[in-house]
Amino acid sequence: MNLPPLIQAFVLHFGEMGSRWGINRTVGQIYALLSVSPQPLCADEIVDALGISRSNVSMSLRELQAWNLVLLKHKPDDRRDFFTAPDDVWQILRTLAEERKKREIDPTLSVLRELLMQKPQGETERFAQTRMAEMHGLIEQLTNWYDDVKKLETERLSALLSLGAKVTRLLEAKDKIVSMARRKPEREEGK
Amino acid sequence: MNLPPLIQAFVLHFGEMGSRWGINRTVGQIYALLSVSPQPLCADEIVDALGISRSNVSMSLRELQAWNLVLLKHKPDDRRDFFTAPDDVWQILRTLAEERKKREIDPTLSVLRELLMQKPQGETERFAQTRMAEMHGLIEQLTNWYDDVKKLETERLSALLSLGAKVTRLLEAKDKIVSMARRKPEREEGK
DNA sequence: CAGAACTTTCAAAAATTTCTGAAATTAATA
DNA sequence: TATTAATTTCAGAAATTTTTGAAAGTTCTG
Repeated sequence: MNLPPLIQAFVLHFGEMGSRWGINRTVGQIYALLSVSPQPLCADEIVDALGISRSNVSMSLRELQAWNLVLLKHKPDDRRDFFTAPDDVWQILRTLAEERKKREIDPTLSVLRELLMQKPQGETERFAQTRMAEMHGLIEQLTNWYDDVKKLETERLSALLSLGAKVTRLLEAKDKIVSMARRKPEREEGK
Repeated sequence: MNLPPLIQAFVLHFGEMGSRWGINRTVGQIYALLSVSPQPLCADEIVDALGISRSNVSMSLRELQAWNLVLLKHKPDDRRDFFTAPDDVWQILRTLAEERKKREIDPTLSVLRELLMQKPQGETERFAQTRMAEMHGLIEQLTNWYDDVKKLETERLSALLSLGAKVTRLLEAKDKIVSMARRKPEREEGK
């Protein structure tokens, strides 16, 4: 591996973390390298920088593309593929959230739905189904929240995060206003 | 494996998902089994239910304990250990979030901090550091939000989730009120 | 269409992770 | 303290994942 020390440390760390993040070492290293490179890199430059085989680079880039974590670029009069990591960190966060949801949550949500459709045979299964229903409910609430929040523009999303738990103060204020309004209602609302 | 079909399907699914969730198949299966069992189970019952070795069960329970995902129980006049999964799904969510943060985020946050302390050698490192700084900033904003929100009682947290993106309406309303107030301020506030 | 430049595929080697059985350890009981 | 019951450890076996090199594929150029 042939990199400036600071970048090498960064790349090696991403390689080590790779397995915890559900990607492998090489994929982690390549992503790290691309994300701090000012220019797009071609496969052979990655081979040189990381000291790994050409085929490994090819497969790992393929995986990064499946994750939507790298972009393909082309230079005029050069038919090699060049790769970069998108440079908007918020966009990267969105992509990561979307891909991890797809891989780690959606399959379970659909299995749970399926199992909850079945009629339980005996008390053991009946109990199991109630636990599955609780899980399913929680996951659904979380994914609904996520689907909703991901639509926000970055600026609003960031504002929301900065507010943190303080939003509950707003909620309290809202509750107060609503209950004040209720005290002398003009008419009842249905449902 | 010797389980009612519904439970078996659930257990097998958690086993398959295990690797995507950063645990292994056995750990996933044991957790699934415990989470739908009405009574706590002892190690040998798990061996019988899942058809795996006693030592594997022992190690996997150890890992689940490291994740804080199982509880130890005891019966009078029986010195075997019995295990259950906590039954509050919100508590499970909190535990999962905490443990995954510890394993997947914190190490990177601290490496980034370290690398950002160093003086960059040359333009390449200088550029790399700005990208690292962006990453670090985003992760910090997210973890600050998380630290804040995790303190909420479950009821409030749930309410917040249900509100979803609609909180932004509250934010807009707040902005409006604040700007109205600013239009004829009694006095300026510092900072 | 032959050759050059580049990329991908894939079977097998290497590395890593998971799982097991035997032995060691712990702790309660007689 | 010997016996028994339960649990843990750990070296090696088995399974899985990652990496490689060689071959095949693709696409452009002359």
